[in-house]
Amino acid sequence: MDIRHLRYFVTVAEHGSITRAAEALGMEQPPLSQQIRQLEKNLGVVLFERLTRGVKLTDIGAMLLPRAKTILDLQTQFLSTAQGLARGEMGHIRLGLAGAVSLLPVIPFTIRRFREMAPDVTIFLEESNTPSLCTALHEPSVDIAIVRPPVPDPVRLSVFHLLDEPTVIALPRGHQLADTPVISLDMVAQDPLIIFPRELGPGFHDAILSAYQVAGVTPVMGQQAPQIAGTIPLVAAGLGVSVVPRSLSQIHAGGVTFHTISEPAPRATLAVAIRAGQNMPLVTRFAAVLRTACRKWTNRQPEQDFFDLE
Amino acid sequence: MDIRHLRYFVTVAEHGSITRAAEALGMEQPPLSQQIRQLEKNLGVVLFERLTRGVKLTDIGAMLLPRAKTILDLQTQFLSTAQGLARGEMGHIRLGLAGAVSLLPVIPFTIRRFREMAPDVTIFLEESNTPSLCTALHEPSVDIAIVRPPVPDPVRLSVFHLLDEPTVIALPRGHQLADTPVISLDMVAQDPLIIFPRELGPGFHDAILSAYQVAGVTPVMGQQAPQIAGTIPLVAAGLGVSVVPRSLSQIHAGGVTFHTISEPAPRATLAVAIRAGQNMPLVTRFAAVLRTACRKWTNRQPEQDFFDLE
DNA sequence: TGTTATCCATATCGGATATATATGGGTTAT
DNA sequence: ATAACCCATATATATCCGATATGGATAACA
Repeated sequence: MDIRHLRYFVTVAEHGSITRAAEALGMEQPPLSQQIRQLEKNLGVVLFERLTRGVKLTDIGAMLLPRAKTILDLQTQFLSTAQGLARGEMGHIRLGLAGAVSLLPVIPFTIRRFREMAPDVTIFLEESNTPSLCTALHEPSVDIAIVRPPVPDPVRLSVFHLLDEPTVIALPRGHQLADTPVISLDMVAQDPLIIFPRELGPGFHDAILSAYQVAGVTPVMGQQAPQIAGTIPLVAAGLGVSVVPRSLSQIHAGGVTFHTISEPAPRATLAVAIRAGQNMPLVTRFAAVLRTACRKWTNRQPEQDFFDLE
Repeated sequence: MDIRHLRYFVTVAEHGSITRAAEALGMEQPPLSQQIRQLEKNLGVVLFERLTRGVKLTDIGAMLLPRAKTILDLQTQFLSTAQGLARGEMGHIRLGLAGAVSLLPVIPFTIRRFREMAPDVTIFLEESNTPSLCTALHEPSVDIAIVRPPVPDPVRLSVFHLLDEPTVIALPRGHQLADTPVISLDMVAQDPLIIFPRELGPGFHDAILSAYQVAGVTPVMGQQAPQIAGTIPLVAAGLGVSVVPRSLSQIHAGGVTFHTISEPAPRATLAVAIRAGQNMPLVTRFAAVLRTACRKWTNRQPEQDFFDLE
């Protein structure tokens, strides 16, 4: 028995006639008669009572009919699910976010847009740091990750640039430069620099330190923060200053002020990483949406209005 | 796509190898490769990633696998259900019982026995009268009915005799014959006869009246009872006497006494009726069980001990 | 590093089976 | 009584599944 027989069974039952069911199925009557008869033989039950005018379900046939319909429905669902998966319209995505990425409005905005475009897609979020996310991609415990380049082992991953976010200097309340809107790195070289461990984001970490270097100063290394966004509370506590992506200026903690950095200024680069050879349409589609969204915002508002969406 | 493809898909996924799946399926490797490839083409998705050592499910394949298993399980259930129905082991029976039939112990006993023999069978009970049950058989709202013959329109029904139950005379408390164990109909001919409407059971109704006729007397017709068992309360109320199946002597209502009837005595005949041409194994099987059970008890205890079961 | 083994893919052939055409039998409707 | 309708049977054709033979690529092994 296969699904075709079930389709014949249901169609004949619904039409009450083999002849009319046959034309509904786009076939002739004799083969349909044969197939029904063969199905009955295989099942060992009589499904239809043959009348002179059409056929009628037997009691057994009536009991089996709903089950056959269920199987047919499931098969239809199976096919549509497969096509939905093929078009990237359903399924689930495990999205990894590097430190403080979720504070950059374009990211949650894109996630929301994608959810509207593909309502049947479930998105699981996971916040971590860049190296962990890369291993998570390999495990694989995430399917796509927004990371701060560079990524280790780029051969097995496909990495696409997303955007370069300006950075700002975070000063504690009462700092002597708190009222100066634009300051340079050498002006805060004597203040202890609160920074996250290099392991959590080597690229961004190095970008900050090399910017100091280009400015011709060496920062006084302050306390380490547990993560990128974790530097803000430490600055608020007066332990030093910090250089953070501008999106972190959303955090209004304890009178911390954020100041544009005059050149040379580090930039926080974001990239999207997926497994190389990833053939899951959902993932590639999400990555594409992410890239176009980021490109759009980068072009539209190069520096100011970075957070105004829509 | 048909079920065979799903079976191949699941088997290959479980073995992680087309070659080993092929031998598990009792076929060769090349056709299995082709079928998997064809399934992928039809679905429009790639289910497996071909490695140099076996194959591995793609993400899409992993999402579709449980659905495929579900369909396979349902198909298995479908087949086993059909075979169960063919053997009369599952499904449901709608059993109609004529008036006061349920008081005859052999009936509930048989139902209980049948439930033990076929635990998966659900039995729906419906109490009504013989003519209604016959129309219910045609609707069909019941599948099998225990009726009091004769049945109208016997051509479209198959009716099998079950048993002839003796009848007894029910006398109210304080009746002058209350202490006489055996009485004849002519002894109560002057007492108003409480009887049910003829429409509710023409056969039994006629049997009672013809017994009076054979005895050479004409009963004084008393009040009509709403149903066969409903005569007892009226007798208890002193409105007259009644002739009822002996099984009704189980009803101990208001000092009513039951007395064996000396010949000529009417007998309450029971029969089982099913739709003619009924090919539902459950129903025919239940009817067969019913007939053998009734025959057994009739032979074993022709008159006395009629209610002692087992 | 060369050799073997393993596994998947392709090509071709044989056989089974589904479908179409033609036809018969039986009942209902006109 | 004739025509129409519907299911069943018979035969032929076409499709498709599966088996055998073979090639290609990579991994295991000597």
